[in-house]
Amino acid sequence: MPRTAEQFANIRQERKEEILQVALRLFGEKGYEATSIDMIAKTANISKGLVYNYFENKQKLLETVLDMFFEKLGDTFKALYDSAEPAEVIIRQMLYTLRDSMKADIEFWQFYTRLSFQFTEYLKRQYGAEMGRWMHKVTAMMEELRFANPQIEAIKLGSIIDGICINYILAPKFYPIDEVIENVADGFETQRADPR
Amino acid sequence: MPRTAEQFANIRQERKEEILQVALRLFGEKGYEATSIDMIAKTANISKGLVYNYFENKQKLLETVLDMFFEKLGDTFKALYDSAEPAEVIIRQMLYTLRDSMKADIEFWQFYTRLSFQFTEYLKRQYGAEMGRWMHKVTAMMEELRFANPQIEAIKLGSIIDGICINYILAPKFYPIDEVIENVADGFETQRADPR
Amino acid sequence: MPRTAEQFANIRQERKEEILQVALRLFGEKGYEATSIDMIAKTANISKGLVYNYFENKQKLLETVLDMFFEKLGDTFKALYDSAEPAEVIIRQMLYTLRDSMKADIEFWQFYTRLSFQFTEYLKRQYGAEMGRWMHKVTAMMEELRFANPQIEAIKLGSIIDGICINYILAPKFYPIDEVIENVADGFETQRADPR
Amino acid sequence: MPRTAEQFANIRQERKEEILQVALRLFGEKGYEATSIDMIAKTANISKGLVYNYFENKQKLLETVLDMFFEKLGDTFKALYDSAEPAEVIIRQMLYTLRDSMKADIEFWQFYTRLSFQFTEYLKRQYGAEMGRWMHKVTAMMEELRFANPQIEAIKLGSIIDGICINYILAPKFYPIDEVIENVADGFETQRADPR
DNA sequence: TATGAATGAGTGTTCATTCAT
DNA sequence: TATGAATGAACACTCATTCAT
Repeated sequence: MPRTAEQFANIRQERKEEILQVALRLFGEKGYEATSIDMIAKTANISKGLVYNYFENKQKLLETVLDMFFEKLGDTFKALYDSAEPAEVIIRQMLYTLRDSMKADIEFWQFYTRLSFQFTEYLKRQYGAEMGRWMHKVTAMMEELRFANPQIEAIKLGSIIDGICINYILAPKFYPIDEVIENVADGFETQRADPR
Repeated sequence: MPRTAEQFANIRQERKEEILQVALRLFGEKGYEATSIDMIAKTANISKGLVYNYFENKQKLLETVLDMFFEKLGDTFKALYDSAEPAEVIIRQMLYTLRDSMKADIEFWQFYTRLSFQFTEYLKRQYGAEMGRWMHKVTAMMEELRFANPQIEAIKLGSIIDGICINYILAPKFYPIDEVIENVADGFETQRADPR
Repeated sequence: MPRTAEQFANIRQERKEEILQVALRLFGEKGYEATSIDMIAKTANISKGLVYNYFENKQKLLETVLDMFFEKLGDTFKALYDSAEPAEVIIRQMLYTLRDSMKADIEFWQFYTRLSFQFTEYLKRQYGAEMGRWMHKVTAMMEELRFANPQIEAIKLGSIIDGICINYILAPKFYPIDEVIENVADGFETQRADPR
Repeated sequence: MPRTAEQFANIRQERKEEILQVALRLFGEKGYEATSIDMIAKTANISKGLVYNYFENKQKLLETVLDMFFEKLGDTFKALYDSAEPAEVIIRQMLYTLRDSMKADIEFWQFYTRLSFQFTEYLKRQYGAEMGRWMHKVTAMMEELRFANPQIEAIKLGSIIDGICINYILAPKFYPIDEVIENVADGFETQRADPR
């Protein structure tokens, strides 16, 4: 008697996640081209061929990991979008959430930081809209904070976040992420307290 | 009439620089593994074998390009190190110099931004000291500006710069680098004018 | 209520024939190596594993399809072997039968024409005798028609038939099979009417 | 000092021909997909990689062999095109030339007969015009011989030739090619001597 | 100094076949 | 009887590197 459809689905689900985990880590550590399918398979203790039972090809595997990242990211930040709090509070929460996410899922962020550079096209196509929404939201908050040039301010915040990401990812043990995040967040409190 | 030893040395030097130029561009455009030695050779109008006459192997060639980058970077910033100007002026000059360098040598920066992730080890080993000196200088300036936590402030500035770099490199036509740089520089003027 | 042994046997037989049908078509369309077992299984709406329940391996499956072809071919031509008609009539009937078979079962013939080259060894071993019998019968008819060299004449007829087959299979819509067959058959009438 | 351009060209020419010879034989013996590049390389006593120094990919290698075949074929039959002899003489010469070519270059013909089936598209695209010219010429000759239906007669001759090819290629030692060719050629003499 | 033919290990990918269920 | 997850050997193809000239 063969396994039931459900049993098969479970096996598929588990194996798929195992492979994705390994791929996430190796892509993040070594980069896309320097990570071979064989390496992924060996690390996951399965045969090279099996990877292709679950993923069409290497690129699709990469994209699936990227999707996984963005889904997780979306979940993490979702609450902030509808928040009724004042801008400086939301920004602070945003920064804290980011920091916590980076601390908890450093592999995820290492993967993203390394790979986002190389797969700009896919990301723009797939998540450009989402990124646009984020930028829009932040710009609105900068307006609320009465910055002279809210859009530039939003872009600057985005750049700071990227910079922090990179540096934290490169040396998580040495980068004083808590203090830096606190410092950045404080900057916006000041802004509200003492607007120019 | 045989060439003199000096002539030979000149030829060597020129050839070497040609190869380095081409390698810089291709590594920056396509990444390290996607750039083949043959591609570099063909673009430089020389034979594959000759590349190995000048560089031990592909990795060494890459490292030499990295060295070239850092040497140029060092030259660019050297004057600022001995400047007697007040901190906020030096910082502004630093940011302007960086911006001008990025605009003028976008290939250089694209190369560095793409590759720095992959060759962290080499960079730390080779240029860790120099980066440390930079950080030290910036921290001193932050002290001069009476920031409560000058070191964190220095680290934050470094992160902002990295973030701006990445984003500018990714979309040089769309990133408002002038405004962002100006905005960042202005932040330090304010600090001096209105210390807390 | 468990099925009876007979019911099982029926199921087996039906499944087997389904697989053979699909294999015939796909082998004929794409060739032997370009047709995967998985493809056959999917087209037959069964699992990959089940194919191996019915056929030892891919090669054996192919051979079984070849057997199917020759069995059908034998059935088609059987009547002609015992015919009491004059040679030119039998030859004409033979050619018509062939033409009708090709028109009706073009898949069969496409399969055979594509694959016969690759499995010459099996065919010689398995059906060499039968082919010999056919050649013997045709030679006898050529004798009856008083050809100077009946054996050569038989071989020539065989070659013509093969050539017609190939060309018809390659472009069934464009090859004027009716006229060519008629023309070939007429040749033997002439022979009888006007012997040299 | 490197080799001169001429020396390099010679090496390339020789190696290329060696590879083509081996490919011709193996493709003819085993078919296209059943012949691996590694097999070709090993048989030619070179490395797998070198094959790709000379041929873009497997398909291009195959096409080059096909081109080689048609070039040779064209050369062989060229003289017949402008012949002023009567049709039956030209047909006889054509058949003799074909027979001699098959005897002399059996590997070539084995290759062509096996592969022409699989690469119809390329052949039609590349040599369709040439084949059209041949058919046109033969039809004209059949007209000269006052056949009732010259076109059908031309198609029939083409089919006979194909059939002879196949059968000779399958068993060159046993197929009485001389007698069959003679017999076919004689058919057209009769036609002229005793037109209906 | 300079060339490019040559190698061989490695890459992504496919697929016949096995086997636990 | 029936399933499809799993394997492993093969495949086409690439490329850093070597080396005779």
